[in-house]
Amino acid sequence: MLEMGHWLFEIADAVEQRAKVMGKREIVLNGGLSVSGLQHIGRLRGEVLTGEAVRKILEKRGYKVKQIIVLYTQDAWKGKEKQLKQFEGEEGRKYIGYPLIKVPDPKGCHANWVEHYWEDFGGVLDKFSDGKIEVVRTTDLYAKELKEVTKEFIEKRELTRSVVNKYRGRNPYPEDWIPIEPVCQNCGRIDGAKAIKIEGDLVEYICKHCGYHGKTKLENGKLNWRLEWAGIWKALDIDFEPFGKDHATPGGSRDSCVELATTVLKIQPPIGLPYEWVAIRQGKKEMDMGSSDFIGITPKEWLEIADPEVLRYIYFSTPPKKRIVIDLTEIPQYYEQLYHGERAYFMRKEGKSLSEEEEEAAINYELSILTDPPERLPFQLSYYTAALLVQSLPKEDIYDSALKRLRASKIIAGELSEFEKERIKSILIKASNWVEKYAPEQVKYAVRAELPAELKGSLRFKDSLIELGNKLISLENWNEDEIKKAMIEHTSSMNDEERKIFYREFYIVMIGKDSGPRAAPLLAALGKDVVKEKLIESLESK
RNA sequence: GGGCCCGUGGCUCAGCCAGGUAGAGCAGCGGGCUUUUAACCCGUUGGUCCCGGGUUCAAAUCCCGGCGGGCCCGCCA
Repeated sequence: MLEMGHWLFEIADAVEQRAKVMGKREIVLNGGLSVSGLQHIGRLRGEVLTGEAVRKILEKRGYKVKQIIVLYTQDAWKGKEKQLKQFEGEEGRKYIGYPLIKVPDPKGCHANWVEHYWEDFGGVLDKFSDGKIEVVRTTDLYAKELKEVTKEFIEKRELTRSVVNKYRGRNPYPEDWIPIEPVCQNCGRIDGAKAIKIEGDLVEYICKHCGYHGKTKLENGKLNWRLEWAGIWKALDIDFEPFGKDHATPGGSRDSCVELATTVLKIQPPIGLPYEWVAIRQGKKEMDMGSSDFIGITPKEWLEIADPEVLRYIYFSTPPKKRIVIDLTEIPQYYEQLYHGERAYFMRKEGKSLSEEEEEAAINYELSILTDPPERLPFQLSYYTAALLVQSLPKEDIYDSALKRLRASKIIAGELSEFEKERIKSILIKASNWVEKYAPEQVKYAVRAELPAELKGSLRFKDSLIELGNKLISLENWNEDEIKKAMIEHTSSMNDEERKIFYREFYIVMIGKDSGPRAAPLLAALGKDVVKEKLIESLESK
C-alpha cells in the first residue's frame, strides 16, 4: 500500500481497528476548542483538519463517520491581559469568572464573546474542509447529552473523588465534595460557587465570591474539566480525539481522563493523538499562536492571502508532534510545496515511477485538495509571478487583464479549464492582498503617481529614456522577449557605468525606486500605456 | 520532579518508524547565458550525521547514558 507509513493512515488504521473490535456502525471523531479569544489557524491543525483527514480516509473505506467540534463555551472567562484589552477601559473586569458564553461581545456586533470570536473561524470552516463538521457547544450539551453523565458523576462522587484526587495532591477535594460547578445566580460567575446539596435536577450552592446562597439547575453549571472531557467521550460516544501538547504530559489531563473514563464511567477511552502547536514568525520573532493572548491570524485572514489547500498541505505533510512555524512572507514557497505534491500526484496517475518522497507528496496532495482532482496536471501559476503581475493591474479587472498579459508573455498557452481559471483568479486576488499586507519590501513596487520636477531636471538620460519609450511603444508584439531585445539594443552603445546609471534612472522614472523587478517582465506586466505615460509623457511635459 | 520535540555540509532542512554506498535547496567556487535586481543553465568544493557506550555482518537510523537548544505539565481549562 502506498499510504503505509503516513501518520494519518496509521491513525485511521487504529481508529478502524477500534471500531471493528467494538462493533460500531458509526465512527465518531471529536475535537475541542475553548473560544477564549482569537481563533487562529493553528487551531485548525489538530482539532479540525487531522480529524477531517482521518474521516476522509475512513469514509473511503466505507465507514459512516461523524466529525464533531465541541466548543467549551461554559468555561470561565479568565480576564487575561489581552482579553481585558478587547473591552473599552475597565469594562472587562466585570466579566471575570463568567462563563464564556455569558461574556458580552466587546465589539458589540454579536450576541456574545463566543459568537464574536468564533465567526472568523467557524464562519469559514466549510472553506477549509468539506463542511461536514458538526459544531456543538458545551452550554447546550449540559442541557441534553451531558445530563446523564453529570448525574452519573454525582452519584459516583466518592469513586470519582478518589480518582481525581490522585491528580490533586496538594489541593484534594474534601469528603463532602459534589462534582458540579454552578453559575452563581447573583454574581454570574462560574468559578467559585460550591455545591452543597443535590435535589433532583437542582443544585444548592454557596458562592465564594459574593456569598450568595441559592439553588439552580444542574445544567446551569459545569463539571470540573477532567470530568467534563471524559464525560463528553461517553455522552457523544467518541472514538478519536487529538489533543494539544499541553494535555499530553504523562499523568496529565489525558491520562487522568482516561482513568476516569475506565474506572468511573466504564467506557473505553477514544484513540488519542498529541500534537504540537503552530507558531508564527514575524521578522526575527517567533511565537506560538495563542487564543487568549491573541497571537496569530484567523482562517478568514488566511483566505485573504492563500488558498486553504496550501495550509492543509503544510499540516498533512508534517508529523503531528513537530512544531510548525508559519511565516507569511513565505506564502509563495508554500504554494510551491503544494504544486510539488500536485505534480507528484499526476505523475503517479500517469503510471510513472515515483521516489518515496514523491509518493508521500502525492498522498498529501490528495488529502489536501477539497474538490475532485482535475483530469490532468493543471497550469500552476507561480504565486510570486502573480504578486509581481497584480501590482500593475487595475484591481477591478484583475483577472482578464492578467490573463491577457500571461498569454502575451506566453506563460499561458492554449485553453484553460474551469479549474484552472478559478485557481488563477483566486491566486491573483490573494497575491494582491499579500503584496499589501505581508510581502517583503523587495517584492513591492509602485507605479509612482508623479515624478518630482527637481528629480526630472537632474536626469542624465532623460532624452535617452524618452527615446526608449518611443521604441517600446512602437513594438508590434508586447511580450518579454521583444521588450528585452529592444532594451538591449537601446543600451548597447553605452559603457558599463553609463548603463548602470541609465537603469537606475529608468527605475526611478518607472516605479520611483532606484531598483526593482527585472525590467522586461516588469514592462510586460505594466503594459504599453504605462510605458507611454511614464517614459514619454511625464518626461516631456514642462 | 515528570514528559515531548530538535541537534545531519556555511544556512534551512529531508532521510530515522520498517538498519544496507550520507541527500536537497540556498550560499561558495568554476564556466555559460543575460545587463542583473528573491534570475537562469551546466559543473563542482564542502559533512567526526551533538558526544560516549551497546546490539548487529552492517547504525544518521535500534537500545542505554550524557550534552546543547526549544517547549509542555505540576492539581486552571
